Amino acid sequence: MDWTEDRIDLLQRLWAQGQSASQIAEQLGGVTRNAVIGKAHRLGLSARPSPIRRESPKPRVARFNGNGRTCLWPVGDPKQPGFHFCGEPIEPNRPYCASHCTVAYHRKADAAA
DNA sequence: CCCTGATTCGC
DNA sequence: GCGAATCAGG
Repeated sequence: MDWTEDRIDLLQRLWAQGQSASQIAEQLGGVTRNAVIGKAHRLGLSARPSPIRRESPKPRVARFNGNGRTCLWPVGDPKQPGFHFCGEPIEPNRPYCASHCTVAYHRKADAAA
């Protein structure tokens, strides 16, 4: 298949419409999604979704516990999107902030042993 | 395992 | 310049 102005126009049009490369390739016909992506990339398009990198620069772990300086009191439901950790400064040697330490370690004083 | 796009590589 | 191949992420 030769990339005529017509085809390039269609490619850009569909791409701009937000359709996936596979869809565009399918509608163009005779081209694979790779061809579409490759052409789109050469045209200067792409870069909509998938901000991938050729490496794994994701050493984003250990932020609240190995660190040992922020309160890791779970707030909300871990299954819920809004779930987070308290994050406030903790008491020395404790995993939680002062207030959450109180909650964490509070036993019922009257709860007989 | 499916999908997505990005980048790389050879023609 | 082209597209397959490979890589990387959801």
